[in-house]
Amino acid sequence: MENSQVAAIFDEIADILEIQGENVFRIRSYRNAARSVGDLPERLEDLAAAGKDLTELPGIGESLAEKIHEIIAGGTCKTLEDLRRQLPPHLTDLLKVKGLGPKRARILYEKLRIKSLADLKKAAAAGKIRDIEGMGEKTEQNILRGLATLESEAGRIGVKQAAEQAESIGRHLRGAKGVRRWEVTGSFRRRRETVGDLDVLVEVTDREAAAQAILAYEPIEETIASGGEKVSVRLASGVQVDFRFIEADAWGAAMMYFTGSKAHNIVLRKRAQKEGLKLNEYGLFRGAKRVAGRSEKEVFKALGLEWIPPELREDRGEVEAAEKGNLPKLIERDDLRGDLHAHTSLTDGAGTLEEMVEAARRRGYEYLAITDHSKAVTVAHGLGDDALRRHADRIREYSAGLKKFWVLAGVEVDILKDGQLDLQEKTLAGLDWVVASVHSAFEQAEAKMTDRLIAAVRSGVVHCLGHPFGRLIGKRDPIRFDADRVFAACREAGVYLEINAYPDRLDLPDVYCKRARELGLTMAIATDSHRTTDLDLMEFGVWVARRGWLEKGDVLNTLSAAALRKRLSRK
DNA sequence: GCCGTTTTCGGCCCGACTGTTTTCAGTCG
Repeated sequence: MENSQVAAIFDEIADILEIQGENVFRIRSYRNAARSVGDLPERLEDLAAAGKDLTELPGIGESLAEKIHEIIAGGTCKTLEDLRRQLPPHLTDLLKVKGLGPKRARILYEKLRIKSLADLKKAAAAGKIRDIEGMGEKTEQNILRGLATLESEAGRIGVKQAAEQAESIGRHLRGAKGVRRWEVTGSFRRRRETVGDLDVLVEVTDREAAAQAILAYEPIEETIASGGEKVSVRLASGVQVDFRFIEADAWGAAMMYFTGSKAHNIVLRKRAQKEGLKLNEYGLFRGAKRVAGRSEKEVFKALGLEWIPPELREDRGEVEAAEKGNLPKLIERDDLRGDLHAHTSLTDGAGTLEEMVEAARRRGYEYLAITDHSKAVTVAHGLGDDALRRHADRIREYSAGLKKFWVLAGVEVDILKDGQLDLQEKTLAGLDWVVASVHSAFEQAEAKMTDRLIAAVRSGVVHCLGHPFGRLIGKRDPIRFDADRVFAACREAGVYLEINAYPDRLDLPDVYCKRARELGLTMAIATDSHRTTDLDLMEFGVWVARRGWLEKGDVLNTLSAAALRKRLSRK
């Protein structure tokens, strides 16, 4: 039983309670619990087995702790089963349609017997929804649009696409008439691994001109809303962008409000409330008087807090840390001195050894690890022992001829089903940098997978665990293992954990970075480059590391080449 | 259903926009 499954159960309970019009605070409790559980790096099942008191988790009280135990034991809980019997099984799907909430879902069920997305589509297409009191033709159209969006899965986009989109919008706004400054906020500013939409704050000198300039942005396909405060559009790519007009006096408060996260904002507002203040997107107020708002720093300070980097604003302890002055000094892109995972055209890369190294040097690095695949990855033309030894010799020879640059002769060796490595120990022992990764049998049971990873970690020849969870965001689920046990084994064996910067992977995920740091591990941020341009993906790995509270000292490849050489030779 | 320097009861974050209404409910972030 995964934490995400427990979270899904709590969310489903909340969905049903909402449709039933239950107490909003009870519903909120289930939502909070779902989030709390979903963010947890330790597995609930393990905590329960160890006899830990689950009510110590945020948002979990007696009742929910009991339900967690029930879910772990039986895969479900009575509350959910009872609720499910009271409504058609797929009615909660209706809530996924943008613009459709619990109240209308209930009305649609009661008046039109709509029980599923399919029913909804049929009714909307037949023009039946407009006849319901409180709804009209536009509501019907919105529902049809919402259904189309849902079907096209134009939901969340990856961090790379979001970054490109943000960049393009920035180019458009630069020098636009009526626009003084702008900033992309929302989950993109927090560097979340996927982004639902883009929130752009715009300070204007001329609102009318600014709105006109915005609407002239070429990729806009549809204008969703256009009021005095904001312009909402959908781009041809399916991405929704909200432009919000902000006054200079409220800029900082608006930045905080729209950057979120929602949970983080709630913590701040509660804190303000306790001080007799009110915090909203216009500022921090005592009565009608604005006491702060121009800059984020000013607002945080008025709340008795250090400025909190956006990446940390997830209600994961950052407000408490800011209060005590304990915030981490987060790692930055420029702290990195080299890349520790790259392939060449000898296996499945597109660049030669020389091209990859040259590209790394151009990026100001001091070293690059060449880590081609081992033979088990046949589709990548993985190397056997002899071929790898020859490759390593060639890399070393090439490296020796370079001034002020070190090419580490490495490998990305496969961790086979049973935890054995795909190459001989003596081959691996002779390399500078050994990344061990899982590329097969992703579906293994948790206990087996845990043993498999620990065996690799304890092999004595592995430096780093590559893309530890093996996930492909939106395509392949993470493998299941007991992270705390594997991390403990890594710590014991002096094995590093990779933060794979490839946008589809971003693996280690943020909450596990944070957990690994707490357990005293060191991470290596690496791009898994398959072509020279992939080296630029490093930025995305840094974003994950920052979301995981990592400092410069928590990341191996912030070391200089000389220091890295020394560190690795100590193994 | 959770939670506590207003602590075991009585609170629980805040505002904008849309579409449908003649003053507001529903939804979203």
